Amino acid sequence: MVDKTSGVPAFRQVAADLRGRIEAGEYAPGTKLPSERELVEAYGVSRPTIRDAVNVLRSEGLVTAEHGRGVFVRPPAMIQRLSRSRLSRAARERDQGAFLADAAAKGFTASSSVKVRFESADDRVAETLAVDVGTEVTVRDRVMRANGLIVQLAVSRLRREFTRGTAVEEVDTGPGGTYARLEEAGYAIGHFVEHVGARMPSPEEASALQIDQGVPVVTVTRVAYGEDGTPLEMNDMVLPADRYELSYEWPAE
Amino acid sequence: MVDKTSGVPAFRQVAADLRGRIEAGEYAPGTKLPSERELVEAYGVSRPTIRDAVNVLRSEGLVTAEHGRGVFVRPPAMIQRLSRSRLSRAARERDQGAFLADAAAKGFTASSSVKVRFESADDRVAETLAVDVGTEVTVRDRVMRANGLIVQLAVSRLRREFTRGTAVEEVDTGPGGTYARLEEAGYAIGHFVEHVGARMPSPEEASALQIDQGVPVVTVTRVAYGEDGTPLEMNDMVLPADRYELSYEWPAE
DNA sequence: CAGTGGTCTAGACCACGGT
DNA sequence: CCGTGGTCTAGACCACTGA
Repeated sequence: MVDKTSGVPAFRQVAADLRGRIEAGEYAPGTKLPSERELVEAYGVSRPTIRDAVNVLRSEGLVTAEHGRGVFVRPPAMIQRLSRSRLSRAARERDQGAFLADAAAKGFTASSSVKVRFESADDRVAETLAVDVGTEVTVRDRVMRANGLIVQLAVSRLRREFTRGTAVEEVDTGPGGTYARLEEAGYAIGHFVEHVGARMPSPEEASALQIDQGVPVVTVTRVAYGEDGTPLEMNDMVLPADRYELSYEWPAE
Repeated sequence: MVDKTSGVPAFRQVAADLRGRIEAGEYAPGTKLPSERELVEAYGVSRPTIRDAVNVLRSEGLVTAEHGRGVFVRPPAMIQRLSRSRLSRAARERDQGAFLADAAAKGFTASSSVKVRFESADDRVAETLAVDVGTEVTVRDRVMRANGLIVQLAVSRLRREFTRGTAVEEVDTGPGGTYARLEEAGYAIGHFVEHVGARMPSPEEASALQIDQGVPVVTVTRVAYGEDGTPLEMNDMVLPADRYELSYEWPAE
């Protein structure tokens, strides 16, 4: 029952009470909450109010609603750990393997499909690749799947002049991938920089990645620089935040 | 006006239309959307339906509602770039300076307050610090402000046996901070690892960090290891995702 | 004070899932 | 088929903002 004299909105009181019961383990991960009509009885408020309360918990990522079934406490997702600062040449030999081999080891059927296109650099691309706006860039649009489920989106961009006549403009870049082809073309990688942020997904991303309400995406922009400091490639990645954790490591000195 | 025959829910049609106008620049960042009552007229649906539509945009982080004033297109926040892999001894001399000096350079009045307490390690802490569950740990709870606004929460934990009798157990750790005191006590830092993720804030975090609906938090757990690989300190940081970007850099080889 | 968003009700009908 | 969540209405009153 809610306290109408407290000044706290009814739907927040209900949300707080349910949240408390979830955190206390009364509703364990994976279990179903009482139906909305039952909650109407229990708390003595109308259904829209109950729905407001449940929506609070949904946007906090605590529960998910399944049409026709009920509202369930969201179990913690299987987290994929991505170790960075491991893109050494040796590791790169195994190529995209990072993703594919990793998944294979876990018994997943992983796949990845690529579309190649060309476009002209907008402000952001021009700035990161240190070119003029409008410069032609090669774009590799990549969708990664595990068990048929899309788990990661990646868009890689390079100045067209670095890729012309190489397999980087093909769907299959060959052994060693993009970085190996760049190196063959005389552009060896000097260092990497990754910019990491997070935000709520766009509707397109949410449906592509099958993200439900209350789960943000982690955005990673990796820039590969040549040995002379020229930016060679930028890679924009979008990951569902509930399925990934990124790890970075560096020496203290 | 909404199309009731399309099968797409009315509130989603309204949300999509408003989103399109925002992205097209018809409603520029910072400007006010038409009032809910005006939207009721414009789209020919009831107010709760309009509110559902606006709520979609709110949880996407596109707009913010201000009671008594209106709904506004959220302007991009001033982004603070945090460069990692820069915790070298030289840089550490400047101490917490990273945060304080940075803010000062931007004309902020920055401050940071610390509470010290002791607790026993739970599962997660025990695992990261490689100790038994229940081991006594020193906890430094830190709140960082810029212009009076809380911008970052950080909780640092160390095995009590490493800090006993040192200034690490004081509010003011002295010049060079925690790491300098650890080093004096014979525990030099060998390397750092950071684990980065994102999620929606808890209600407490949301109000402390003054985050509004639709903005996730970035979580960073930094672990400092000794030269022999012993974990010395773990630092859990929580940052509003719309105000921070993390950058990591490493050589290709 | 008028205009804004915030909360809430008491219904109604629809779409989906599982029996 | 029944129970579930999903959508929607037509109001009502409150709390906040700014002129």
